Amino acid sequence: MIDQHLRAAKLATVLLGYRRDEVVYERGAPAQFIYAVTEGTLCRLRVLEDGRRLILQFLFPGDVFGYELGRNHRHTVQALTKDTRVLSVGREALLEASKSDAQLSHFLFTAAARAEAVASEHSAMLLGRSITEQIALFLLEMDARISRGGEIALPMRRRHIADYLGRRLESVSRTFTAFHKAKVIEFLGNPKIRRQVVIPDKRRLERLAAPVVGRPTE
Amino acid sequence: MIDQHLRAAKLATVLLGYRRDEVVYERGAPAQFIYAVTEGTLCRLRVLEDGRRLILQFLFPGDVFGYELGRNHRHTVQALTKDTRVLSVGREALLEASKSDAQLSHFLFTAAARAEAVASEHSAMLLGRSITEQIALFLLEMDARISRGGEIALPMRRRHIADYLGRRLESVSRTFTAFHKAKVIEFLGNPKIRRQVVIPDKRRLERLAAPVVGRPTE
DNA sequence: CGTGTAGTTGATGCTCCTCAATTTTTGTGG
DNA sequence: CCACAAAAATTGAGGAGCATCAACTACACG
Repeated sequence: MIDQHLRAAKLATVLLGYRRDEVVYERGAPAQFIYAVTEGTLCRLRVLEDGRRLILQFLFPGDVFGYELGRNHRHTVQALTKDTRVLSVGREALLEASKSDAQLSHFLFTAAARAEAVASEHSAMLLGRSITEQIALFLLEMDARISRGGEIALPMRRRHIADYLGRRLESVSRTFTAFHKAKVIEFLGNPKIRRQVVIPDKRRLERLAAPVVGRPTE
Repeated sequence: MIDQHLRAAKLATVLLGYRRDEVVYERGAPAQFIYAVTEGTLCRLRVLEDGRRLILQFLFPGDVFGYELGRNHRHTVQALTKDTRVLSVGREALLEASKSDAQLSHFLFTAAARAEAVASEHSAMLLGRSITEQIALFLLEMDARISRGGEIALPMRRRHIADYLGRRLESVSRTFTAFHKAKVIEFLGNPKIRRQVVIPDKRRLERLAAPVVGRPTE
């Protein structure tokens, strides 16, 4: 996808590899490259002074990240999985090329517009939601993005889910347990390994995600 | 800003006016135009089945909205102020022109990238924040965006602030009262009119926004 | 096989929501 | 400009939901 555009624009790319928890760049670092995920999962995050971590986005293959309006990166990006691969291209060269290459520029616009839509969806799963709704929405999002044959292999830990939803990890864990007991989700393989999820009845999860609090009298 | 680009691309624009609470477009409507605010304030929102409103963004002069990746608008946009003015341009024509006009395309990329940054900031003020932190962050954002001579004339009602922060309006009201009692904010003119805000000591508000929960022993 | 990390479960308390009443402000027509 | 009604904002009491602190279990990795 992106590499076609880059090749067409004769831009040099470098393929980078990261291990689990390895940092691609830190918040505040000069924005020298723009990246596209080719394999694995990463997250875009901010760390507050008191140690809290806010995860703003999970990045999956195809996602573009690292373009900034200013000189520096606004967030830290970190790999979640062992074998994460990322394609990088010089930011200055790319933005310069895009000024005369409408195709490329249009591609960048599309990537940014998609990133905006993703961020808006994230806000929508945070605004005024109970943790039950949040986890339901989260599972539906993961189902849409990374499920294969009805199975979701979650690449992130409970901790990351908590930081993504603005909750404590204990609360996330409790909600997973509650969903499992209510048979809203099932765990694959060893039932103690709870990173492989199946959703037997998506309708039910959707109802948990957007509860129509009985309005028969309204 | 935007009108220069539009004129350069020889695109026809229409200036529209809206009254308070008037809707520019509804979620689901075909995305026919792209808009830029020239005067007043609007908000981008979603309404859930159970009546909850989520406000995803406040739109001030200079902000661009209405571009979509799909065929339809994802959110409703509504005016907050009496005399709101908005510049509109045909979406198809604009996107078509941008495919061969790198300048225009680059402008669109910039607008989308800025929208993404705004949305990320919004997420960051939602993730794991207490209502005290949220209101402090909200006031700082409004100070940065619409203050004149140190005075902030809030164009939105408590209800909108609540929907923007995912809180109940009673909680928002209580926090404003608490800030006022603690002299973190002051109300201008008739002290009963609480839509004109002054921040006497910004440092103090910033500390409320990102509390460094004493780490002297860490 | 032992150690560190991830995840689960339990008890308790605080924040913020909920429901309700009251006050204040805004908008309208005389 | 004033009187009135409707809308917006404030305040209070009580309770639910989730955070917090803590203990424990299971798994991953050398």
